[in-house]
Amino acid sequence: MKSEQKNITIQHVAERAGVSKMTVSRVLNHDSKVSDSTRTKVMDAVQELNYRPNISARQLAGSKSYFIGLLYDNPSQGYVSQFLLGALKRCRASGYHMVVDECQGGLQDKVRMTRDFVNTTRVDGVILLPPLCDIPEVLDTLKQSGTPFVRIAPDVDLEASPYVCMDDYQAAYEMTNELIQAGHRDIAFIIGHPNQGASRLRYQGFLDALRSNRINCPPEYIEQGYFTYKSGLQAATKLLGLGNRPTAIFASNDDMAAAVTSAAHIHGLSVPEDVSVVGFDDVELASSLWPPLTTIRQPIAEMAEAAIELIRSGKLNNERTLRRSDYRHVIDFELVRRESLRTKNEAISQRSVG
Amino acid sequence: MKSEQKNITIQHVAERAGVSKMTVSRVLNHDSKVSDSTRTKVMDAVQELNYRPNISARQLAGSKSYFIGLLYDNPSQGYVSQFLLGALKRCRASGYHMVVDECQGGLQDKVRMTRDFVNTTRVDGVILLPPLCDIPEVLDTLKQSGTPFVRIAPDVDLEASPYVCMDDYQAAYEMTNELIQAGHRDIAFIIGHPNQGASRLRYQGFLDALRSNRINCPPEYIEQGYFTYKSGLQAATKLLGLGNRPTAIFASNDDMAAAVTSAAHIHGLSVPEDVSVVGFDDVELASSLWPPLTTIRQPIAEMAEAAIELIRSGKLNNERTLRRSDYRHVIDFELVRRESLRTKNEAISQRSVG
DNA sequence: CTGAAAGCGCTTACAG
DNA sequence: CTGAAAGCGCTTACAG
Repeated sequence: MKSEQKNITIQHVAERAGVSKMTVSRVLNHDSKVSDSTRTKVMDAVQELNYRPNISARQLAGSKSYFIGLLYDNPSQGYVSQFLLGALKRCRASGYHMVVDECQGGLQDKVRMTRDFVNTTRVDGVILLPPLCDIPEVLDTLKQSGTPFVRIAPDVDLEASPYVCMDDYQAAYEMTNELIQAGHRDIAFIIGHPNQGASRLRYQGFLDALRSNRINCPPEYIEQGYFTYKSGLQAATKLLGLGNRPTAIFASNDDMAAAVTSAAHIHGLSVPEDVSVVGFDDVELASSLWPPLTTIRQPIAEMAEAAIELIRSGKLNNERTLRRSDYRHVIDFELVRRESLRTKNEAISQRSVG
Repeated sequence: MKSEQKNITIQHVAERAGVSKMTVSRVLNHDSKVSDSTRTKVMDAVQELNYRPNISARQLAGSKSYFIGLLYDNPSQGYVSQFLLGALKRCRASGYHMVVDECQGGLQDKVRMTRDFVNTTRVDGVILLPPLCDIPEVLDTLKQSGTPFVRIAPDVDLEASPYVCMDDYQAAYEMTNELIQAGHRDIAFIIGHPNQGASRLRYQGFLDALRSNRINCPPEYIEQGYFTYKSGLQAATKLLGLGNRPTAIFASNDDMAAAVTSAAHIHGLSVPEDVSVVGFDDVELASSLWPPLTTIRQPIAEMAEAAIELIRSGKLNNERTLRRSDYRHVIDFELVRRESLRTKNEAISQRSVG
């Protein structure tokens, strides 16, 4: 149907370069040993003809599809697009393309969609975003199909597949230290959604940093949130209404931190003059708010790049060649310093223990 | 390489059903006339074998790739993922898959990436998101390649291709009427980014609604914004500091409306008691803020579905069969009523003219 | 309404 | 280091 200009095939390139199709194929796949002179001839022909290999033919004939699948479930707003950014960057560099799909419905639907997805697209590998990556039945389906897969920030069953993550614990630990370095002793914390492992790790990092600095944290300084703006608003309202109001509030994500900022305004308090606020994630909101949030930049794009690289390298295709270091990729985070955190000079904290 | 279970091919299905491969192919493509009895036999065999056609083979042999491309440039946070949601839904229903890519860099890079994308993926059609869809050179490249494409909310050169959009003008008109119905006469407006057509249309809708209600709008009630939270904050600060403070503020998008809410708090004003605030888009933020925003729900997912349907239908492949009604698809918006807008009973407006 | 043949554009063995 | 042959799993004409 499609009115297309005459397709340039490997045959045309071969003729132009005066070699066989086979040789062209070898050059294109950075394969085997080809003499430099023929390699040059072939590459020139490719250039002149502006030749692009037909991906379908490659898929059908070979073992690789040059497609990588991205499957997700219900991630927070903007997470997918930020992830895609990094994934596409790496794909571009290596001739791959991303096929994206969302798994919806109940457990059975998700399993069926996963199976159909790998069967029809024949992707070389699949990347699973949280929380989909924590559904054992989905992982089993993928294993049965023989399709390699990488998980992003998984929470359970870490032995099930290679994965890429960041160190939530360490990040929260360092952020808490940052607050302490700035002179804060009365630091409140808003916990993330209880069904996510990251919430637990961030909370633990906070607690341990306080402990190693011998700072006490009264129970009323800990509030349970759910990663939503609304839950942050409720938590902040309680915290800011306390008689022993904290001088700093550490929210487990930026949405909640943004809510803390709003709540402070409602209470007639200035950020960071009256209360410092820090978040986690470095989403777009964090830097568009006023004051912009000191936060932890979650390296979503870098995690995507690492995942693509794992699949592309082919390491996942053979259990035996898969080394320990390929199994767990921890990507560095970054503590981003902005105006929402201010050094507290007067140590008027009522309960400073250290 | 990939350790896969023995692939079930069309041949297996044909044998099981006791027919030729050709007949199986016909059934699968809802093609031609096949007798009901053979159709049933084939479908049963497909079921029993859990057969999925190999998409690569289909692509190579046939004219369709069963892939649809999504190309974008630099859309606002969450726009892509929201668009994908709708697109994937429709794809699932018809055996298609989405191949996503981002065009980066300068004009030449974008053109080259567009060309390479269609050449290597052989997608059946491309969907272009704004603002990429307004680059003439990209459109030309696509035309030359013979790949059909649909644009989403284009701003220029509307004759260049079929497109899907919503009526920004009408939406702003209706929202303004909503404010007027609620008794507001002193209504301020924050304009969107000047480089986007939607900004112009929304502003015009606002002005015309006021005019047709014979309501005057002093120049100090109009502020230029840039669709960012920060620009909204600056605009709101000016508006709320006016001697003749408006009783309602209409921001051209939700991010700016959210900023207006924050600014109100900073000024010690309550929303909606002291000032009503309305936005545009209905992004996630709009309903997670407190108070949640009255806004216009932009039907991004529905626009995506319509675009997929256009490509899938094959209507775009033939200029002559393309009817006027296929060219411009306007999707309905929805005015979402929430707590940020309150009826103003006391008509204390100083300059009400009507 | 159904089928036998050819071919889509590559890559995988197998030779040399 | 290079090539001739076969085949990947489908669909497109062409017959009947």
